[in-house]
Amino acid sequence: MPTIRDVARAAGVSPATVSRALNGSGYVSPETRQRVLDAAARLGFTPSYIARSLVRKATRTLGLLVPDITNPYFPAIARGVEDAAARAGYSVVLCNTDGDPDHEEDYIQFLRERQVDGLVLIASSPRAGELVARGDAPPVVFVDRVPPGARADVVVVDNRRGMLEATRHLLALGHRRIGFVAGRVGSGTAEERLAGYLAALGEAGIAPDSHYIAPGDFTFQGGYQAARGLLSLPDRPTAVVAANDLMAVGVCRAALEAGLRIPQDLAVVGYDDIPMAELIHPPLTTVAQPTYQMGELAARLLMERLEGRAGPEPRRVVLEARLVVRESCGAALAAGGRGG
Amino acid sequence: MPTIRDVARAAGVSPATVSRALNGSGYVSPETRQRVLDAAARLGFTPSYIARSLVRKATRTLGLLVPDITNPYFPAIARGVEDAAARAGYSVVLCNTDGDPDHEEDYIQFLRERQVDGLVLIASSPRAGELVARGDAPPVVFVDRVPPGARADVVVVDNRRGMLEATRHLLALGHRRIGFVAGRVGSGTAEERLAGYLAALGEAGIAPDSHYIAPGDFTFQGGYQAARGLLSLPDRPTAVVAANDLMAVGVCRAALEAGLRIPQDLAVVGYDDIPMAELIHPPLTTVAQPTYQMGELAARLLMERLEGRAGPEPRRVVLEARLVVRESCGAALAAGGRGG
DNA sequence: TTGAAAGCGATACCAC
DNA sequence: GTGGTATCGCTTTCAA
Repeated sequence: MPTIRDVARAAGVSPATVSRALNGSGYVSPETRQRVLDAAARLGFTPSYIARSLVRKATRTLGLLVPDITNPYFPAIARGVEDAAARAGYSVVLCNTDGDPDHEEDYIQFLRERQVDGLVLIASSPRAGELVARGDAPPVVFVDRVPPGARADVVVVDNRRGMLEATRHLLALGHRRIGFVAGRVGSGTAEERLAGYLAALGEAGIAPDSHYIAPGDFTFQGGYQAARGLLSLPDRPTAVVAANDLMAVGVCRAALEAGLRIPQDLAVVGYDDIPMAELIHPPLTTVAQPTYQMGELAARLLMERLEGRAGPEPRRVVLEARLVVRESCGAALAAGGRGG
Repeated sequence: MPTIRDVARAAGVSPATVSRALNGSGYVSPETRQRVLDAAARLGFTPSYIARSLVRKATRTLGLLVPDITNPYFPAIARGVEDAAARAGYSVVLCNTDGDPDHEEDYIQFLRERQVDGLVLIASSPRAGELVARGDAPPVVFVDRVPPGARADVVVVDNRRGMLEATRHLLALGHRRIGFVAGRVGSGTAEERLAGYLAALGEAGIAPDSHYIAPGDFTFQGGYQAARGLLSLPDRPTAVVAANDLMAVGVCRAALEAGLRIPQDLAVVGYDDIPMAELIHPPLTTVAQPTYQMGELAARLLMERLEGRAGPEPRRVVLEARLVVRESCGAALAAGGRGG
């Protein structure tokens, strides 16, 4: 590996001049610059980022903490982060926390040692909020989930609003008995989505019926089990909305096994718009999260802050979810609809 | 940020001693060590990885190049890499190449500058082989795909064998007219899978019929289109195997639209066992790639090599794919089966 | 416009 | 056992 001194020697100048020529900083005559460039090319010189980072005190590296890259919801966020970072010459270190607060903390410490400039954090632990409060922590932007009391930039989406739209859609189609498969208790996201469902019902003057609200856990199995309960109710719902797509797919399975056709006998709507949503049969009506955009935006906010292009106050950007109507809800219910 | 000198001062020793105490290298009296540890804790000292990397000439960082983390096939590989790396105290930098040889090269250069110790490469370009041949390139292990002539460690799976098993399964069920939806031409993986299909047919004494082999491109749409062709053949196949799951799902869709039931009217098998394979209806019989294991193994091979624990000759590990029988092929065909 | 030299923060060799 | 110090490769004043 040739160093800057080798180039300097080969070009007959000093290391300082090589540095300037290569970085375009400071004055250097066109002829000298050319000689340096030639020498560098000839030697196959690659500047050492390590050495540079040491003096500049910046690594141009971002840490990305996701619960599990294997969960279909996260790759698009990661991709958004990586694309934005790459465009700006940053690299991103991927970490899977498994939603475990201890892993999360260990990784944050690990990344701190490695001098990453900042963190994009899809937080699982409430503790994550404290971590960023510590003076020596790198700047953080929270994506998707915000731990309570975190004074940092955040990028979230309006879950309540998204679920409101989804439920309204069902209401507009004439459904009155609408089941809800909830997310994991204690999850802010789950609560917001439930709130959206409840709000839509309220608008329509429908009193929520606790029998129609089944506990879930964001998994396929959870959705399947919940739906079996819902579908065996005496007054079974004519539609069900699940707090995420994986559970909605479980609902579809349960319906199928119960001999129900979708959407004719049961309308289903999911949430997230994971890739498989449009590939299953029938294609699932769902609420799309702007996941790629979330990641991209988060990285941009973070880099802005790192480069001093952001004010001191934390920024909060709330993205809108978008209802994607496909075929799992069919057309409007016939007046006087089915089932009693 | 306190430095090692601050700790030294606080503990009343020299920086050298602090380094030894903290790293457990060299002799340090128990009392001194304790004083150093206390001082370090008190100051909240975190050693600078940057500075350490500069002198040690190793960053304990791996580069991971995948075509697109958003493609459901890759997250498990990435997770395997990350887990193995994390266990050994390495971090991993994620890069999406989009299967573009130029991006790939740019990233390799980018990572070289950043002094990553080694690369896990899911290569898209044949050129990738040359890159590792260059003397100044970091050690590489190729995963899943191996560019021609690459002298480096590789972790692959036996695609031919996997597809052989899959096709045999159909044959054992009594199918004789078996359609094949191929992968993108020029893809080694696609060719190996086709070879497996052909080999199975050969074993059964069935002459391959080119009408039954439809070109595909590894996408849902591609599978859908290919199946439409296959299903409108005068002597339509009673089973079709697709070179990957996404296409198999497309095949299912086309079958459904043609009024065919799966598996009663058409047996379908896919390849890859992506997460959605078991969630669709009917659950897809497919060939599982040991993706997580591939990533994990790749990272381990790489780290072994980086740490001088590997011999000079390139290693090639070939993992076995595993047929996962679910419900999309049903039971054996009745003797004298359908269609003619 | 260019060069000398002082770091950046840790490690490791060599004395003592 | 412990301390001084050169060194890793680059950037960046400060002088010339």
